[in-house]
Amino acid sequence: MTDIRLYNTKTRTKETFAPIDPKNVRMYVCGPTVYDRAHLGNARPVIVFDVLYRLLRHVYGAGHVTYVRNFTDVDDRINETAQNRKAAGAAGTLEELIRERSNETIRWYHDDMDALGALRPDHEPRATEFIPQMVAMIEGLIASGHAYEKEGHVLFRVRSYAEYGKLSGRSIDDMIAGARVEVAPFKEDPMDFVLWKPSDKDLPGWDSPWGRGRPGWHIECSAMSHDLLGESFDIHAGGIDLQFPHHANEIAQSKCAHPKAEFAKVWMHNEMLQVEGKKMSKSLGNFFTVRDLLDKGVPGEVIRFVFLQTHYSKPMDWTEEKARQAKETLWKWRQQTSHVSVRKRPSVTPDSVYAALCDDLNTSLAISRLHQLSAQGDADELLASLELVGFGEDWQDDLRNDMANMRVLLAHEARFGELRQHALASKDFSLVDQLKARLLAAGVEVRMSKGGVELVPGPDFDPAKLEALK
RNA sequence: GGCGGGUUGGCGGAGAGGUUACGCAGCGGAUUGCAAAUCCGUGAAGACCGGUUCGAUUCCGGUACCCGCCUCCA
Repeated sequence: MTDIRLYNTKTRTKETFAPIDPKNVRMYVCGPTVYDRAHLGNARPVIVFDVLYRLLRHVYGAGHVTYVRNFTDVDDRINETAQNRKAAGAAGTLEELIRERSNETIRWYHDDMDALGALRPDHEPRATEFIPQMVAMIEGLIASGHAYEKEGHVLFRVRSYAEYGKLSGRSIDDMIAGARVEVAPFKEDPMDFVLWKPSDKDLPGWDSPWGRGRPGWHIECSAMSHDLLGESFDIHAGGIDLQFPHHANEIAQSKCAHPKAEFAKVWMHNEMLQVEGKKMSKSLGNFFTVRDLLDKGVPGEVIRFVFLQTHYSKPMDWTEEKARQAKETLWKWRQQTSHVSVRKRPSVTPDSVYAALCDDLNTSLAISRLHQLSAQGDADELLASLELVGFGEDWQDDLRNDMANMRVLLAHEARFGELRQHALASKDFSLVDQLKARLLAAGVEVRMSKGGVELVPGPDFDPAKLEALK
């Protein structure tokens, strides 16, 4: 079997992947802060590392991969929504309303990411359910001199960890020279970051040796990954914007808390998303969520396809044109594989697509190889390969659901064929052309030949428009 | 100021030191009542300037432009 090679941000090289324990390959991906709908950029790590998860399951077996992706549900924006709802007269305590908001957002997240064809991780820990582990880790860091308490805050002492910032190639002094760090009187060093901070009386908080408070952002991931995956695990991934400070701080915390362990062996970072050539932002008016696209009628698999067309390490541009092309390509492949019965699906994925994925998740190359399989007319292999990258799993169901529509279409086909036979004799095609135009408008492909006519639903097939033809 | 990513044919987007990427669009043809779909064929590239080399779009150096991070934003 081909080796999997992955670009490791930590070593700045592409390395052959060798799991610590092939019976339990472990990966951790930084998940969302659940304060609102996921925007399109949030979908990129989900899709990219879903492909990695699928690849690892393919190679090591579905039961031998553990994928953890957290939910950060300690956040001021969540609190704010809850407070606003309470002020507007919503029933329940503030704590209940906060929990409700998180639950609601998590539900949305699941709905949206499911629609993109992303498998659910094996564990989706919520920060609020791991507070004791965080407290324990912080206590350990204080005991070993890597952290200190000041005015109800606990801060990590960055000068106590010589390799601080190495992941992103920064030195502490470089960063201070950048001079955009928060200066707080209780910090020994401007780069020291918060592990624990006090909480206002009217905001959620947890009892701790340092008083009632809440955890800093970075300690969450360190505590949860440790609890669910252990001191050392194989892959830690996330967006490149998290490389600093989030991942730098995670490394500092975890390495200092467990000095003998390696923590994450491989660090992977996906590049950012742009929209029509520009950064997605509310001020530019090009900000939208995954749900916005789904509601506009862009299928999740189309979004997935567009994302996978660009290698994860490169900036990716979302455009309408790409979505349009993706839709047509997927439709073509769906048609091409429609006759492949479930039982005949091959279990072994063809080398070409698999090999592309093994080369640092080269999904772009994988897609071009799917095109090749399509051109060769190898429907079995095409479908098997599609499933490896997360497409086509529900296509058979779709086609079954379409049976009712197919019957309607067949009726039209018979009538249309008859009409055309007469037209061929009379040379008057006006009625035929009229009907054809309407069929096309309903998204039906009209195929005519000497043998007769065939009506096939196209990518934009709309049965409702067909009804009007009666 | 520091750190990092990008620049490939009309558009999207890969690999490889020398040989066709691939897809979309275009063009020519087959097919068609006309189309669509399909099939066959085909032109077109690597920001700029140097260097290494028999040979670079691919390696090295520099320049330009775009983007991100250094502000709990994936």
